[in-house]
Amino acid sequence: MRYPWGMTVPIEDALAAALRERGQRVTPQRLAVARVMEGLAGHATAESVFRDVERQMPGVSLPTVYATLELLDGLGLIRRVATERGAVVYDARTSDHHHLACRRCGAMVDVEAPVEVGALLAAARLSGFTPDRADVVIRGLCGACAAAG
Amino acid sequence: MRYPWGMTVPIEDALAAALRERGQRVTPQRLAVARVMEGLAGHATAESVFRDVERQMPGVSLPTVYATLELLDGLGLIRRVATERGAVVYDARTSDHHHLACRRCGAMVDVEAPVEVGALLAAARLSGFTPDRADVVIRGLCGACAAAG
DNA sequence: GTTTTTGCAAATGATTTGCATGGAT
DNA sequence: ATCCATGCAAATCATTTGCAAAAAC
Repeated sequence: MRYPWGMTVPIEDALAAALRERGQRVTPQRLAVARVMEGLAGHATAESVFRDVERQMPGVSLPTVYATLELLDGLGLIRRVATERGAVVYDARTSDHHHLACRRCGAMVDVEAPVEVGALLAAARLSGFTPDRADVVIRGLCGACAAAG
Repeated sequence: MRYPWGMTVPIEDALAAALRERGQRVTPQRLAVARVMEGLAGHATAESVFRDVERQMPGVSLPTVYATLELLDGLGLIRRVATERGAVVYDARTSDHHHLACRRCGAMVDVEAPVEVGALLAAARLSGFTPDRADVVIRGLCGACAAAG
């Protein structure tokens, strides 16, 4: 969560606040998942988040990690993104950015650049759709795969 | 495949030509999948394509349908698209269009509208990526779900 | 006739569920 | 004390694989 003057509130705090507000429990597992997501560079699969959380907290279960990731996504604190092949990754950044997906190795990388989707949003509204946000995925070959193949 | 004067070559023919060129077999199963994809309005899951093909050709197997859909996607004759949840659908249209994805019911609809991704493509190239195409997914609520909830 | 494809059945891999126990409020 | 969340094991779902039989070339 980004404040007007640029300060950042840890996801953990935002999560704890949201949970209390909804009458749900603030558990160490949930905080650990939030902490891991916050320290993330780029994207992670549920599995890799699980492994990271396990390191801080041996015994966590994979279902709990899945449930928490879904919770965080629902709260808008992280972003769930489906890759081209249908694999799912989680992304700690909620700011506006887009993705490059390699069609060969499946890697996914962030890009930051403006995209003009005004006409598309207008067309969406015209058809009765209420847009939330636009995600752009650029498909192609990443540098490594282009060099290799 | 669209010719300059607007005539359309059935996917089946394009598929047969491509197969012969590669020394692969032109089988009735493959043609049936191509025919079903051609007659498609919107998107279909592998399962639904399977059911449609089965109607014309009892006894086809699901693995064959999967293999053929992958083949067609590789040839650029159809498009494989991952929905937000990670489910995969196939799209007969290869022309430039984008998608509206409902966050509530998961429905996916086509939209046709221009999108300016020049800056994004430039940023991608700058980072060593070789872009193929840009897919835009607008997330939000479809008309039906907005009315219901 | 040779090689590719098929259909079957079983394997895989990611995600979800049911349920009794443990933990947060 | 109450109810929610956890961990476990098992279920589920879509997709993939191995292999012998059948079909295209």
